[in-house]
Amino acid sequence: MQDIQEQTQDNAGGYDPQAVETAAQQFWADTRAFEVSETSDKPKYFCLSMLPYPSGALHMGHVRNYTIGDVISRYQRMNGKNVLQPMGWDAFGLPAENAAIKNKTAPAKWTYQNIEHMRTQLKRLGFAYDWTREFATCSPDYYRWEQLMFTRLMKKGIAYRKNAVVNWDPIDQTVLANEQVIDGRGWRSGALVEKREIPQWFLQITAYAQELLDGLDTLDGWPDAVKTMQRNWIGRSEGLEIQFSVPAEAEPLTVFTTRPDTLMGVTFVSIAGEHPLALKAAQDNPALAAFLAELKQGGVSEAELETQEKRGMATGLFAIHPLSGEQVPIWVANFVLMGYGTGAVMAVPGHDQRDFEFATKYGLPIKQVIACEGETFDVTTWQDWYTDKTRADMRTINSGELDGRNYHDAFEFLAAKLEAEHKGQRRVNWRLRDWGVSRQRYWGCPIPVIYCPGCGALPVPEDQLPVVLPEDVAFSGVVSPIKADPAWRQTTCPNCGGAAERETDTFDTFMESSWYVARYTSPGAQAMVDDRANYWMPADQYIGGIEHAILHLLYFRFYHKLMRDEGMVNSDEPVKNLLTQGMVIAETFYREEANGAKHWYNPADVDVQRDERARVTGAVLRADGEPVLIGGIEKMSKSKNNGVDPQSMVQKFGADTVRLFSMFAAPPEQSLEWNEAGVEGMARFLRRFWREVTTHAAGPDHVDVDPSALNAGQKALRRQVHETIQKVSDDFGRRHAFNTAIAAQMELLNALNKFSDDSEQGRAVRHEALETMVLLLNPVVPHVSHALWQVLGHPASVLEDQAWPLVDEAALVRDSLTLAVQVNGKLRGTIEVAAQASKEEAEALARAHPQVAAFLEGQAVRKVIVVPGKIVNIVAG
RNA sequence: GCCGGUGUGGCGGAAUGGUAGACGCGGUGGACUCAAAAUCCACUGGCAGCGAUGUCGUGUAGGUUCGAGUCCUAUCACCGGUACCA
Repeated sequence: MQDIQEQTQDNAGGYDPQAVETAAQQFWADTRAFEVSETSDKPKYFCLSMLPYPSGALHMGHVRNYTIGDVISRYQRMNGKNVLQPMGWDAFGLPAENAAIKNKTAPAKWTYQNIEHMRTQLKRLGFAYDWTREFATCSPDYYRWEQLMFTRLMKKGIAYRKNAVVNWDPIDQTVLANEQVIDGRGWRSGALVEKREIPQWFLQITAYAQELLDGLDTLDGWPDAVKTMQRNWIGRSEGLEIQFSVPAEAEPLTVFTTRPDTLMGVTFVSIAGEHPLALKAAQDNPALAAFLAELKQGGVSEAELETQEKRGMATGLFAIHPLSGEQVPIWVANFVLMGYGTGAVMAVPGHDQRDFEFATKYGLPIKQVIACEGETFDVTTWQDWYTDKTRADMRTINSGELDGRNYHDAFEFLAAKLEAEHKGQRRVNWRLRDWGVSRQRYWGCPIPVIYCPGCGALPVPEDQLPVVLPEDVAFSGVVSPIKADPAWRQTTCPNCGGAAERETDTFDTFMESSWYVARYTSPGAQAMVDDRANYWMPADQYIGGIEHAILHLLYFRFYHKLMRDEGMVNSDEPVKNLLTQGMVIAETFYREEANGAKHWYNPADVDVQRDERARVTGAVLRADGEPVLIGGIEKMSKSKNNGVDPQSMVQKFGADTVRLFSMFAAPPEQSLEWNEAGVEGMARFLRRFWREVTTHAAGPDHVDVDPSALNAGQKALRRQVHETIQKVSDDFGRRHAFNTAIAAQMELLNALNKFSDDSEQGRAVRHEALETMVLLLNPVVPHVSHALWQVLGHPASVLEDQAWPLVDEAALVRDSLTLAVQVNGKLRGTIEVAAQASKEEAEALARAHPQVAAFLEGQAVRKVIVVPGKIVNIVAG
């Protein structure tokens, strides 16, 4: 065993990742290489990765996220920037409470232990963080500023209190997160979940809806997919609010519609189960009361509400149509939500698919009020054109004085008419709802509010902040310790001095992750941020998972605007460029147990078997040699036991190899499949690279490259070196295509391997190539680069302070080019042409190509397309 | 349900309207070795052919173009989000 290991190391040419990495990390720590200040004369670059939730141990998703950030940071520093790359902990959250119940540990203790462990793991991966700026969001020094901000928002009216619906578990007597509702039941109790209204705090994000929407147009460095999702989420729609009077009711029933052109097609009105009219009607209608009670069953998530069967019941009430004066029935419908618009919609079954299905199911009338030429309306079958307002030939019909208009004219006509008659008004409606920030949980930032029986809800005065969450608590059940502790609740009213109670809800953890970026810029500030924020903000690059495309990234943008309006920052957006990384996935393996349950085996414990054509035929468990079943490739998770532990990979291969694989195996936006054989390939590459450099360095001294003295082979290698610089610079800096950047460097190493020229200029070209490779590879594999830079004769230094290599344009020049020749778009051969050859010369050479000539035999050439440097396409026939 | 994304060899992927499969993995054959590991060399999309080469081929069905993996229309499958998981 010992012998084999020694031999292996000899063959590796002395590359010992553990020793190399320990030495490099020690050097960086000793020289405080990544601590930055605001006094640099270089341009600043702020590279931000989404901070981790301290769940217990680093997972591959973290490794991937933070390697991308580290590559960008080190690359930018080599390009002369003053780079800030910070790290912290998103430390509040539900999993700590679950772990507390399971392990009988206080959430705080569990969280701090996890942070300690995960920090060690991050350091072992060699990320270039300024650790002096680290913080955990559960620290009172952090959340006190969030509490202060909230009290100011209360005074501004941006923070306000109203009732909202939550999932209620009637057995555990607790509020459930949507995640805790499985098939309509509480995950612990198994009880049928109910909807319940409770008072909660909100931030008025809708006041910023227009700005959040318009701001997207300024975010050129954000992916279109994210901007589109945010646009749709904000959901601006222009329409009319229309009043339907209801006999015997003082208040009219108000509906919002984007299709006033179909107003004459209204045959009923649908309202939400929680609508005041529905509640009133149910008072003397037991059947309706029972139906409303039924609607209260189930959870509140949109996916659940939108996929349930559409059901309704007549209220017995009628509304007066504002144009025709006819009575239309009012129905309760389970797809109308009190939280959206006014909780009531006018139903146009002829021109709205959901209303059409509802009307068909309950036998309500369907009326055609728009028509398109050549189309026939049929009340028994839905057709997509019924709802199409964009067709040029679309006109209103059966609508009295509205007849003969297109969508736009009908909209304008009705808006003017209803406004004049005080029956309606123009209105912009948003899909976006205000941000509910109250959580009925313990492990979060206490909401700094005091309730006084006489004075009402008051913000905690600034000099009494922070409201500290007690950490040394017993947490064994589902009830929050601060809700269970009357002493903690008890306080005095800041207004009248009488007895009062504290709010015991805590903030949504998205609150902490909405401003952490700003806190990194101002460590130690005795305020949320100080002047340093405007030096660093907005961040130049943000990297994190696509799953945060809407919620986190929208709150993050919103909170930045709140801080701006408090005079804390002077930018409008927190981040200029966004990179959304894909998931890390892996193969799953299992065996069926006697009772039908699946037992999942970790990929690290399984060997895959293949046939002679390399196709997978099966897999066996290494421990017993018996077969296991292959369960498909899935996101790494505990439940499928397919998570690969980064720490064990680092111990086995070294951090550089793990970093290299996670950057090489897939482009950053796509999902990445972990594959240990692939990791071994990366280790192989680094060993070959190490050997190439050390072997070269052991040879005689090199002279400088003399471009005029190079032979063809030397020129070709040098051209490839400079083409690689060009490609890697573009791939790192602009495209973020790290996988192809690494592939180009593998190609260069393959070329170097074949380049056996030991002449003076041959060695000079090789030396240039190897120095270039050390610099180009440094952002991805900084430890091995740190060591090899010294092997190449340089003093120990922070490699990031070396300038990024420049392309020598003269080295890129080619004498001849290869063109593809097509006949009718199909490849028939290639030709070599002089670099400056004319189109005519290229065409002549192409026609002379024997294979091409054979295909042209007996055919008339109709057209020839020559794309310089690329192809010649001869169209014949 | 709605919004967004993805689909290419045995596998991960490359190709920014111009030679489909770079690079890596896996596989086959060979060198070195007492042997194994490591390393090195050659080959490796399917079909036909000794071969030159031909032909098919980027989820499916159409379309635009001299030319489509790439653009357009429709459709299927999978993934992410869906406001209390983070």
